[in-house]
Amino acid sequence: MTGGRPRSETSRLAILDAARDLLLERGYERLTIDAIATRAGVGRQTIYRWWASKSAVVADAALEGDLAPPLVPPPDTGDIETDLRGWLRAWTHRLTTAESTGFILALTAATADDRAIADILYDRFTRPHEQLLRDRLELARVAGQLAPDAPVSTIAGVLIGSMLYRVLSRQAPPTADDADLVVGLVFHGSGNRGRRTGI
Amino acid sequence: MTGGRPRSETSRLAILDAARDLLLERGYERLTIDAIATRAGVGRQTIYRWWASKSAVVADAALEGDLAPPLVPPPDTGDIETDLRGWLRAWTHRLTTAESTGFILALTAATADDRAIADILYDRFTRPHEQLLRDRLELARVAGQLAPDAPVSTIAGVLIGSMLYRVLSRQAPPTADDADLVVGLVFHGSGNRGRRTGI
Amino acid sequence: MTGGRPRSETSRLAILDAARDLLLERGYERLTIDAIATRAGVGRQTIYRWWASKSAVVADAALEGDLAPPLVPPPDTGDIETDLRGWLRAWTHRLTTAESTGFILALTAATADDRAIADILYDRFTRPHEQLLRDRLELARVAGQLAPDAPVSTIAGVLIGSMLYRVLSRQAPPTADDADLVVGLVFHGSGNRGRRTGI
Amino acid sequence: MTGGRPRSETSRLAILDAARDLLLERGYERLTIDAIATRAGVGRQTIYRWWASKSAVVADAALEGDLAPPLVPPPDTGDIETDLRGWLRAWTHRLTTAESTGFILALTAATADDRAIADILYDRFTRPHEQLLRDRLELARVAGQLAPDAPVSTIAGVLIGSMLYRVLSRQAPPTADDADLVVGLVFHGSGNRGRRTGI
DNA sequence: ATGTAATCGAGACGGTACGTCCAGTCTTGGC
DNA sequence: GCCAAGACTGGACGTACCGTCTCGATTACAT
Repeated sequence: MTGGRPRSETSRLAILDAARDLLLERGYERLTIDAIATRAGVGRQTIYRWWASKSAVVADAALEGDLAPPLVPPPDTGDIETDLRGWLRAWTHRLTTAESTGFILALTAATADDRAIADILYDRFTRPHEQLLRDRLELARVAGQLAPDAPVSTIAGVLIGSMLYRVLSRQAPPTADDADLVVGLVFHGSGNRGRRTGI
Repeated sequence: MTGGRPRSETSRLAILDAARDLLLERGYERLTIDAIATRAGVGRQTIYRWWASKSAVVADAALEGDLAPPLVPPPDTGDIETDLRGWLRAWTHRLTTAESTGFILALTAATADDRAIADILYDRFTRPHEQLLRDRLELARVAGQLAPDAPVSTIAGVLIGSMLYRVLSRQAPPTADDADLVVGLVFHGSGNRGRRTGI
Repeated sequence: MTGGRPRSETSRLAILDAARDLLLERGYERLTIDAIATRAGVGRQTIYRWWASKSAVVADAALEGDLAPPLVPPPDTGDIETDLRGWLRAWTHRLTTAESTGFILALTAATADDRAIADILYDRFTRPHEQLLRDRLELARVAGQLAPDAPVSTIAGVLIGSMLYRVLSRQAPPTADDADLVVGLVFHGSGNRGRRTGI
Repeated sequence: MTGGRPRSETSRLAILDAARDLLLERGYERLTIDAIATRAGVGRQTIYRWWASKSAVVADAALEGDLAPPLVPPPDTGDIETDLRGWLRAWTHRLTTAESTGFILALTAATADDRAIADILYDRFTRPHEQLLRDRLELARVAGQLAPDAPVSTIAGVLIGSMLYRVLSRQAPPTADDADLVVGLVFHGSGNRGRRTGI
């Protein structure tokens, strides 16, 4: 026999919605399963039936809700620096809304709490953006706009990591200028060799 | 009034020790005031008397226990790139021990939980290292080893943020090679224009 | 309309059997519909379709399972006291097996829980035995072995109630001697007047 | 060290009061620890700290609340039958109030649920009344008002058990007439010997 | 033979209560 | 006045069952 009432899609969505809303309202630490169930109009057991922990619900809510910044590939105008500058400015701008900041802080708490959640979130939330950057950078490298041995992965990680670090430290959030500076840095460096040559 | 029994330094230290040990054993999420009090052989009230919240105890424990990586200024051999390469390698190495990783994850959770704690931790734990970097970079800039308009603060943030990002994402932890690559990047960039022009 | 699948007798019996077994194993308080359904290999709804409550299932299980002591009429040898003495000894003996004791305790809990169940159980379980006693006593009264105004119903109630009280109090269970004493008491009383007068 | 806040007598009494009230309102089966705690204005843990189970709270509530019929010794006018008749009438009358009936049903459910509770309740609630009866009966026996070999304990048990049985069966509750009949029965019996002698 | 209708096992649903854990507060006696 | 101890109210935890509600799969009777 394979009988049994099928899982309610309505409840599933209500739970993820409630989790997302409460996450933004209260933060990860003060989010409770009780509150999610109540807000979703759902029995607590229905949450425990399908998710193993608070962090698992949060991860799912992050992936299915519209919390993640949309995956926008960097443009390809032929000028890699301009393309990335524009992309990182936009990406940074999206991170620094109050909503996104709260969301990132919450997800980072979930990540610290549970290794498996960390993997899911990285795989589905952070890595795709890094991959887009890598792809664009690889194109540029092949096109000769980057040094042939340019460390494409490292560059992508530096661009994203630097901005996220500014958000997570909860000090001055990163601005468009910061994005420009970092892009300039990874393309041109800060050494004085070039100028010396110029003399 | 000045009378009364003075605060017990023994208890204070026992609390911070217990907090630090439990933080590393269980992580921030599963750390309880009860457990700290019991392990420290202390009444719960003694904790509440002196700290406002779990995150406050954790912040203090982080600062007073030997959890923070020691503040080691970058050497000044005259060669800024070599100096920073060595410094960032060592700093990265210290971050990637099991103990430090657990500690950083726990502190990040505390940071996500409470803005005030975030400020304290940043001020007392992360910023001093950034400041050391900034100071060394400024010396190099003045000495003409960096471009006159090199964004010293941004460079320091990129170096530290890139490495911390790798730890917080709980994917591949940063290695000495990663440190080298990032240092290379911020000094030389990855663009091909300079070389072409140089020919 | 007469269509539709007929009620499954197999399931009905499996439910009553499971209820009876679990009742004896766990007692009324710790008996659950879930456990009955699982043990009977039956959907929970099949129980709710045919019984209104836990106590209703228990009552049915009591009546259809072989839990009730068999209805054995007192013999009629012409000597009412000997007949009742034997009957009450046997009845008491049956009550004091571990199985019967558990059963009576469980039914009493069901009785305390639900007035309707109390009525059913009294009507179908206790009263028939009382009725047998009343009938035998009435025969004896008419035959002149009892006082013409002997309170036949009261006597039956006293015989049964005294023994059940001993079971329900869960202290020393009633013995054959107790049965004898009670029978002696209701026939001869304990006053000294009669003997004195008789001299 | 012997420190620690002492147990709150206020809370203890509030719990027992609430348990008693709810017991009478809802019956044992539908009584919950949650409801007791809420009504008593007490944390649930405070109940679990001091009592092991619902039945234990109920037993305590029974003993400390004014639920138990007061212990009134039978008078000693020299006429044992009259004395007991009056006593049993009064005792029966007290049992048959709505409050007492609910209380007895609830206690019986608790008794069926837990052997230890059964012992406590019998020892502290039922036995004292039986003991009063036994004492009075023993006086009468020594005074020659009962047969020298009258089974004093059995008589006490019969008087009490017969009346309680009527309450527990939830059919016709016992009346003053019933009390009279039972007292008459245990003193004079129902046999026809006496009358035969009279012929 | 083919609906039509009520049953069946299974199992998810919204809930209630459980008994435990911990938070943060309060109240002792002892130092 | 601080301290260890430990009881207090409150509230979330994760589990067990409640009684209800679908499912797909029987299983009868009436066409």
